[in-house]
Amino acid sequence: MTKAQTIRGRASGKITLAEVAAKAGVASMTASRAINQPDLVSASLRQRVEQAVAELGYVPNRAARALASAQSNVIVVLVPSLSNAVFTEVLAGIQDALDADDYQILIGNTRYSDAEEEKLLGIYLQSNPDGILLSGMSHSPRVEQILQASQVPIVSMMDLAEKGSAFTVGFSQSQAGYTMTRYLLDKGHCRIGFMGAQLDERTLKRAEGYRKAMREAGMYDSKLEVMVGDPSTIALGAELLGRMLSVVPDCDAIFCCNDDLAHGAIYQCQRRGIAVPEQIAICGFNDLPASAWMKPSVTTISTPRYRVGFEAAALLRSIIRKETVAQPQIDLGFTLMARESA
Amino acid sequence: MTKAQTIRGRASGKITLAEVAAKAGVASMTASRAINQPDLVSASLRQRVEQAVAELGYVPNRAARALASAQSNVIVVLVPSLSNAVFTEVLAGIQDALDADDYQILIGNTRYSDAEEEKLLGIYLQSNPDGILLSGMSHSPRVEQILQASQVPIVSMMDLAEKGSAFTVGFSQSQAGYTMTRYLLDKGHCRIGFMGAQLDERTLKRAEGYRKAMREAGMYDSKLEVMVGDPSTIALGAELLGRMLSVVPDCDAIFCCNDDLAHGAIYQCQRRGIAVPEQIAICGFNDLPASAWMKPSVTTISTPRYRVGFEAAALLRSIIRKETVAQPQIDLGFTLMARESA
DNA sequence: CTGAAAGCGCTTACAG
DNA sequence: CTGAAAGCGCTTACAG
Repeated sequence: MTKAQTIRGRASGKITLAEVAAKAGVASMTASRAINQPDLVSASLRQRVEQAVAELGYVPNRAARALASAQSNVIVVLVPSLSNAVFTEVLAGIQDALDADDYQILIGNTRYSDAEEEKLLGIYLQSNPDGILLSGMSHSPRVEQILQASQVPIVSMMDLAEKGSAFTVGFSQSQAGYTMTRYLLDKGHCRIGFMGAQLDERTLKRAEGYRKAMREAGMYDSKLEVMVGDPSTIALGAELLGRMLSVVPDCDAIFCCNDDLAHGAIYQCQRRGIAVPEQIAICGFNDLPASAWMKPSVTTISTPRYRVGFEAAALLRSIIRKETVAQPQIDLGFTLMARESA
Repeated sequence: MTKAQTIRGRASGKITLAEVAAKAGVASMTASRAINQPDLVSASLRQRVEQAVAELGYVPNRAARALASAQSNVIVVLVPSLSNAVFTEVLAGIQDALDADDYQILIGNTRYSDAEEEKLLGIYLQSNPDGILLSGMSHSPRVEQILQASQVPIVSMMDLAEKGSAFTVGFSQSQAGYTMTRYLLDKGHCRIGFMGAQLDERTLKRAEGYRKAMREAGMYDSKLEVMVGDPSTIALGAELLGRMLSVVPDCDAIFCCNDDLAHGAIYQCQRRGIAVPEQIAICGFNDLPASAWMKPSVTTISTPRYRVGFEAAALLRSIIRKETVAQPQIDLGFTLMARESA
């Protein structure tokens, strides 16, 4: 019962499988089997090993396992933001989908930066991941090349591939932008502004949909677009409302590229005594919780972000397991929520 | 120039250090040094290795390195939620603090569950992390025991240790609860309700502070406490406002345990035609962005969550590097933001 | 159902 | 400044 604390050269000092095996009176590889494939081992042996594991407080060394098996059981997820509720819900979906599996999920925050995406990928690829979940379709050439060279299965989230065999789970951002703009046009608005921030690919796609609808209606006017690269915040929405109204005072509706901006714009209207939607209609995108509760409640596009994460993770798992997948592209759609603000 | 695609037994098929070394005409360990400790190697040799790395597209195998060096360069972060803006900002602080280092950050979402925390810890400990960043001070006995056995350095975030040598970075949750309640008392409110959800340890500590202040003022009444275990949402805040008013119709102020609840309560008041703060004062906790912009703007406690993450990560790094740390407990304080709603 | 041997891809002492 | 050898803690074929 004396703890043999012999310093064994470069050993980590942690309990190893070999020690568990010794205690259970079996070979290491048998102990390994008892732990990882208990069905292939006799009951009594399994029990002896389990007891040794418990008594010794054995914790498997994941690095050793990964090295020996050439399998990391790691899945990398890259999102552009962790402060954006949209992506935290995507993550929740991913975690739920993979909950029963033994995957270790590596979450990387690219902060909407190509350089950061490249850096994170370089680091995470060192872990030899089984699969990668990416946000968006468009990446820097360097990232595309790294990805290509890595041979790791990839599923892209949040939009739809226009064509090809790439795996994607999401919905059409440009369609959604078009739908919202058509809604405003149908309500009789003529001078519909578009307010965009961050200018990531999703915002740009929504703007495309907006332009298409405006052009079709013969209402397009580039002055109606207020676009800035800053991160989307309530404060920015408030500021951009002012900018929009000073550029196009006759603006009678604003399509904000997301709810944060829309909330800020509405609060600003309240401060300035501008009636929403009577004097100006304002709508957003994503349907964050506050949109249903605010006064006025906010017309917006409800997006299936939790399901995007869930389905993308499920698809990736199928690919990793080399199961046949029904379709490489999964369109989860979106829903226009018509409320008080527009 | 022909690719030797010989199947080499159990090899992973990836480029190895040995291949880089061969191409550069050096020994593997010299190639290793050229990559990891370039200063210890001659310029020409370094250049040859760098070129071989580039030409071959070599990606180091992290598992092999971890196994050989008994060092993972992994830091585990456990937060109770990823949908709560408070913790995503803590994460942002952590990432920024560790940005220059080569740490791989493993983010675990315990979902406010002890069982989940235990499970995640079990999995993450297999990666032999250099350090762990934990949310809160209170954990299940099993978790405490696992942590103890692991010998891994730990820093706890979001609150302050009452005593002892545990490393903590945060602010006093109970103090903050006390301060907010005192503020309402000083404003002349007598029937101050406390609205709590989730009932995690931070909410409970804030409630303690509330009770202390109420008792000191001789105003305590258990009927004024509405506490539910559900997750905090705007919708729940709206619902709990109704519950509060039906139990204590003479309630003249409500201290919500967080801003989500406060926002919901205020929206509900607007729907019911109850004037805030004239008929009832409402305040929150955390100072989320919307609180400054809503109408009425929301009185709340501003919490240094980004800095909590940043300082906790910096402290952990110091501990890992065995640097002497000035103090094990870092109090980052909080600020009462007096606004329109209370 | 169980095991002896080899090997995964690195890094660590230790030499020279 | 550079290198031959051993070893980190597992798992994979392959036997029996």
